[in-house]
Amino acid sequence: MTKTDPSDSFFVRCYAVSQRIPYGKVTSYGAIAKYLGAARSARMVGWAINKSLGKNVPAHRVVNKIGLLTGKHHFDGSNLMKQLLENEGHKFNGDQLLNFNEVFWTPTDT
DNA sequence: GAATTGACGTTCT
DNA sequence: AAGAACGCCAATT
Repeated sequence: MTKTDPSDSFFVRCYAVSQRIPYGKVTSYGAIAKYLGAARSARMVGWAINKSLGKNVPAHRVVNKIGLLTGKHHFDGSNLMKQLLENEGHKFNGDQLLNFNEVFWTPTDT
């Protein structure tokens, strides 16, 4: 640590929200950011979740507002993120998540 | 220590 | 309606 312990930072809450995403559901960076109080910047959400990689956070359930797997290349290999989501019953068109509106979930939903 | 980048989204032009 | 610029906080170089 020695530098800005995330134990009280903004992106720690992103972990919590990501872990709250139910199976077969996905959420957007903006939704999380907005849930935190004021859309501080969806960029930070992605950044925080990026740190969540390697933790117990299902980062593959977090996509951009259009359901596009913009962060798939952050995962190991390349299609890992898509594979994980497909494993949950999601459909894809390349990197575009289909039925996005149906599987969309917000922190306030539960 | 300062400048740049980063898994986006909103707003202005 | 489409495109460009801005904003936000933290981390990396």
